[in-house]
Amino acid sequence: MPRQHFDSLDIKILEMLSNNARKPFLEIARETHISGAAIHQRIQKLTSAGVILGFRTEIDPAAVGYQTCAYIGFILNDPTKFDEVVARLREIPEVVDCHFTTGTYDIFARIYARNNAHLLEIIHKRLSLGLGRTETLISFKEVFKRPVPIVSENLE
Amino acid sequence: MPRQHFDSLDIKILEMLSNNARKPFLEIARETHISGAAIHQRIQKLTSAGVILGFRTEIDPAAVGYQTCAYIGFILNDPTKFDEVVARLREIPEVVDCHFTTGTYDIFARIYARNNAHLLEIIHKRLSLGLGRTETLISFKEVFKRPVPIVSENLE
DNA sequence: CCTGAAATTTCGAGCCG
DNA sequence: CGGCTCGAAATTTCAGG
Repeated sequence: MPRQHFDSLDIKILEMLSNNARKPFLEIARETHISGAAIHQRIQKLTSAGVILGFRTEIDPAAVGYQTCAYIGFILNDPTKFDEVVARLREIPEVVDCHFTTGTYDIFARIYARNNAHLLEIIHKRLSLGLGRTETLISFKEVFKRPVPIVSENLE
Repeated sequence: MPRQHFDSLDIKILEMLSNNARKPFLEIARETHISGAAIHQRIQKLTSAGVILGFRTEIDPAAVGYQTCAYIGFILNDPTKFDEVVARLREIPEVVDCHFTTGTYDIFARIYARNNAHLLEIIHKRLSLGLGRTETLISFKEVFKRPVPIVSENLE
């Protein structure tokens, strides 16, 4: 959704919820001197407006059996085949995101696999589409990860 | 954290919570024929074990003023300077993640900026470290994004 | 893993600008 | 009408077993 009319209360709610989706609404209410029900209503509105896309639980991939994380860049032969590649990527549950990009690659995706052999298997058996070629960047380590900052100046 | 001893209840909880961090514990309880308090205890244990890393609210970046998303790959002159680059990246709040990679780049990061001019400003003013060179891939569109699948077979 | 109680979330009704 | 408060029912959280 494009930008909406936010007031400073919306900003505070988004800031507080960003890092902790289960932060008690009454805590937010006390910090903003407003009723818990009003906070609840604001959050519903932000959700139905598409500003809040969802509440996700971040799970350690290694703890659930994914030792390998990789980026895959696609260089397409035929630049009209984006949708075909995306359809194939959607069918592979280990692919967690997919972007259309400019620069070295046309499509750029991220994938989790059980191990390097599993990654290779996915690339060879499920990503050899005959539509172009791929390059793989394996991640040794995710050094940090954090949400986008909520900055009220961005909205003025 | 490395892999733990999960039972099928843990798996179910992680599956259900993954897409909806605010799913009522009592709903999970009813679907698993167990008390709400027991679900609560399991979730606490999964959190303190580092399996659950946190509960995040996913916010549409465009709605809070970020029109540009980009990947930045670093090719370092001196491969021992990883930590120095990471320290600089951490100071830039618009940088949302950072990986050590093998392949074309040594370090690979993702960044959100207000617009292309803002992205260029960050790259020129804050990422010209004299430690190597960078390549930028701009994302036109995030086609999809989803959590890693929780698959019990991965844990056997 | 359960019970039970206090705090919190959720939702409908009503109030006020 | 839109945004808030109040109050009741459902849920979360925590202590104790």
